Amino acid sequence: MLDLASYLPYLLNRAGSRIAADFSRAVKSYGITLPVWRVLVALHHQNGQRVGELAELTAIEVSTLSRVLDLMQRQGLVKRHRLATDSRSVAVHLTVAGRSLTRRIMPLAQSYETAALAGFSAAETMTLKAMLQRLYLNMDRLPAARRLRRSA
Amino acid sequence: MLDLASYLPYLLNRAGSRIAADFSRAVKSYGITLPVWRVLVALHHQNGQRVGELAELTAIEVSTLSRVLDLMQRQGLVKRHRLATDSRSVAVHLTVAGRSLTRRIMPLAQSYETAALAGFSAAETMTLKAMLQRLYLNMDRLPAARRLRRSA
DNA sequence: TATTGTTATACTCTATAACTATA
DNA sequence: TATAGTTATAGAGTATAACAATA
Repeated sequence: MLDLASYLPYLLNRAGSRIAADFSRAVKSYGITLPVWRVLVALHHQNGQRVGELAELTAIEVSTLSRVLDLMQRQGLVKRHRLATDSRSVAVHLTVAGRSLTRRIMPLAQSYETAALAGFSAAETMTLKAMLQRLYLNMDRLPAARRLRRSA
Repeated sequence: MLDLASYLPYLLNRAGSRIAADFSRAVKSYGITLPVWRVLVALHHQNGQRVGELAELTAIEVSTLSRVLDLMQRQGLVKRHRLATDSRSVAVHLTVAGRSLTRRIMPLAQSYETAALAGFSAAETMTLKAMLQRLYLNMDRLPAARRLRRSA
């Protein structure tokens, strides 16, 4: 019938929004919001990404992201440059301050991951992460799946 | 250092928000939003829950939920009654129309779960769901964990 | 014509706090 | 005094579409 206690989207949303809400409160003391943190981590992972790539990686809407980047630029965390090879595209780079802030917050982020995974063996942790990856990739097979501008 | 590709909150958010965004678009054709759907499922699971319990179960803020319920009431999906035993509390019940709509949407919801879990064995599916449950419960151990009104 | 990003709009969600009414 | 829910407000986020610049 659809049992809530074993309904995947419910379990996923509940765990995800719980971690997000708690961590969001935590990063506030660093003067940033959760979306800003997501952009910082994404850029730390790979600097100089284009806005569209960043939107994909952070799961933030492009139009929202554009204004998040405005804010981050005002805060001196990132810089934007149009690409020489295709000047429609804009590459986003961490500033020194942005990289430094990201590194300062990382231990906190790690501690949240560790707390969330309390009682998980290394093997279980790997299994869980691999499964979340598979879930995400499966979503592309959905008939209703429609990336924002690509096939709309 | 914190590798994005294996950072749990990232993987969780990415999978969760992807399913949520896709399903949100899908339920729109039934005239409802994702939060409304979450309330419907939660009430179908257990009818007559109090507003606070619903907020917990749906991961929707109490103040947001209050207005979502206003909308649902106008749409004729739910009814609210103060409890006889404690008239501070409000119990929320599905109407016949609410229950009927929920049942009509359920096959679609199931199909999303099935698509997300494509390639997962029954055992893997059970493992994943159990792990998401453990994750959620672990969050209560966080030092920063603070349920909204309880210990703030 | 299609694509990338920005901007505009209206709506929704969140966070906080004030408020009402109960307990 | 504390609790349950509603209401108010400001600040973010989302969805859509229009727009400018470029390809």
